[in-house]
Amino acid sequence: MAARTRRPDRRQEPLTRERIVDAAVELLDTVGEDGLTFRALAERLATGPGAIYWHVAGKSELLSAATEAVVTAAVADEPTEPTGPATSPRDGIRAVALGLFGATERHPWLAPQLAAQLSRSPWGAVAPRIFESIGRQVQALGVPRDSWFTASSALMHYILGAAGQNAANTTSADTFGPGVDRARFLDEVSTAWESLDPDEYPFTRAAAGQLRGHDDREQFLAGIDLVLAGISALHPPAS
Amino acid sequence: MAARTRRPDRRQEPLTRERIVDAAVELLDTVGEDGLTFRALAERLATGPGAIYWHVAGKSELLSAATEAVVTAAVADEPTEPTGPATSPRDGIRAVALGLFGATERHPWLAPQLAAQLSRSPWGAVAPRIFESIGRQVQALGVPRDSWFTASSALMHYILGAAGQNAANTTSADTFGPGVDRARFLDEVSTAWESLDPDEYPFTRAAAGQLRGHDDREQFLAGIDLVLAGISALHPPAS
DNA sequence: ACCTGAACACCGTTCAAGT
DNA sequence: ACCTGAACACCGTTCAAGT
Repeated sequence: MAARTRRPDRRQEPLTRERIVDAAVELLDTVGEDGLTFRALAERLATGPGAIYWHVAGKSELLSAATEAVVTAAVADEPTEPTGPATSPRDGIRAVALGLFGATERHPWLAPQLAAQLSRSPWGAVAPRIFESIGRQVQALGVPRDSWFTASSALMHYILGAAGQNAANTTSADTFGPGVDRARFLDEVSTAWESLDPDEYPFTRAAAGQLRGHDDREQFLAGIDLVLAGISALHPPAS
Repeated sequence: MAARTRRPDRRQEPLTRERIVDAAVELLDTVGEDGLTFRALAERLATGPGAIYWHVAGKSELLSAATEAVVTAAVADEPTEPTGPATSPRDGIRAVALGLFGATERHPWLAPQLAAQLSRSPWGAVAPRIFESIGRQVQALGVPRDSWFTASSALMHYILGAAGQNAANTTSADTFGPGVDRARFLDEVSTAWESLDPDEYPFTRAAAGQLRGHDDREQFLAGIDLVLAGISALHPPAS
């Protein structure tokens, strides 16, 4: 066949932990978690499966590293020093939240991996990264010091939970076929909810209509505002 | 060896999807996700690996079924019709929340599985189960109809996020050795946070002290109260 | 020090054969 | 209709051998 179809030989520069992790993220994005294989990864890096083990301990470490890399990039996207005059702490929190939300959208494998890692080691390397970027905004908001932990945790947990459910939205829509868009998809879910058992699901049936035409991002931000309102109600800035 | 050590032959009653799922949950609880194997499962059920495929389509369906079974049990534990006079909607929400929180504590594999399933099909079978039990309490709280979806979603997402991080707390503590209890473990994490890079983690370092001696369940409920306060602030009952 | 690639143990899944 | 268990394809990981 044409030599053109062949992947260019990327093996100029030497194998590196960073290059391995980058390739792993690419593979996760394109072929999913099941597609991330040491053999596939090795092929992509123009090397053998065994070579990878010189740089990473094993698959679970590789997944951890990929997760941390993506999270770090997501929270680092937010400007630490806001330059524009319009950047209030509230907007800062929204920016951090949307940064993570967007990352889970771009990387459908992220949310489950994050959950797996947080439950394996709840205070490992990735939690402080998220906690820190949220916490700075909480601090800027004027929340009293005693409530920093509670307020930041609540925000972080809401964000992780919401991002988790909205993660693979595009993928889910795709299962309905390429031509079917998000609105159509939500419409179908809404209809499905409306035909649930009236005895078992009275509330869900009644709320199903609000799913129709709702915007994920808007809904996500509405939840952020809810938590923020709770924070100012229960932990108002000390004057 | 002694015949006593052998597992009693459980193969009186026929193989059933329910028995398979129950055995899967047991296996997940005792040996973890990696330990759940069709061969191990078959042995426990005194049958061959192939037999299981007559009742479940494959491993991912098995995991989904196990997750749904545990979630259903967790939210069903809450009395739908409160009998005691002290049971306010707020207490009802706390009860539902603690039910899920407890389930993730008893089943360390639950939170990652839940995340995986929700991100694969965000509005699948398991989401309405949780949504319904939370939503009923939201409704009882007097939240106006237009805000049902927003309020219930926010609560659900907070609960899922928080439960996810607190899931394997006991397990994590165990990695420090059987004699080391939770307080000691949190103390170590707190110390670790305090020695993070001052430039990268100023907030986390400052908040680390609040981790010491904090109670997971208390912290979890404090977050619930935060969201509830936000709900009453932004979506007060229509009088 | 870093890479190669064959080999090992194990797993999900299938399927012809049984009852 | 339901179960059996050998067989297949594939995967994570190891390791003697190379450079």
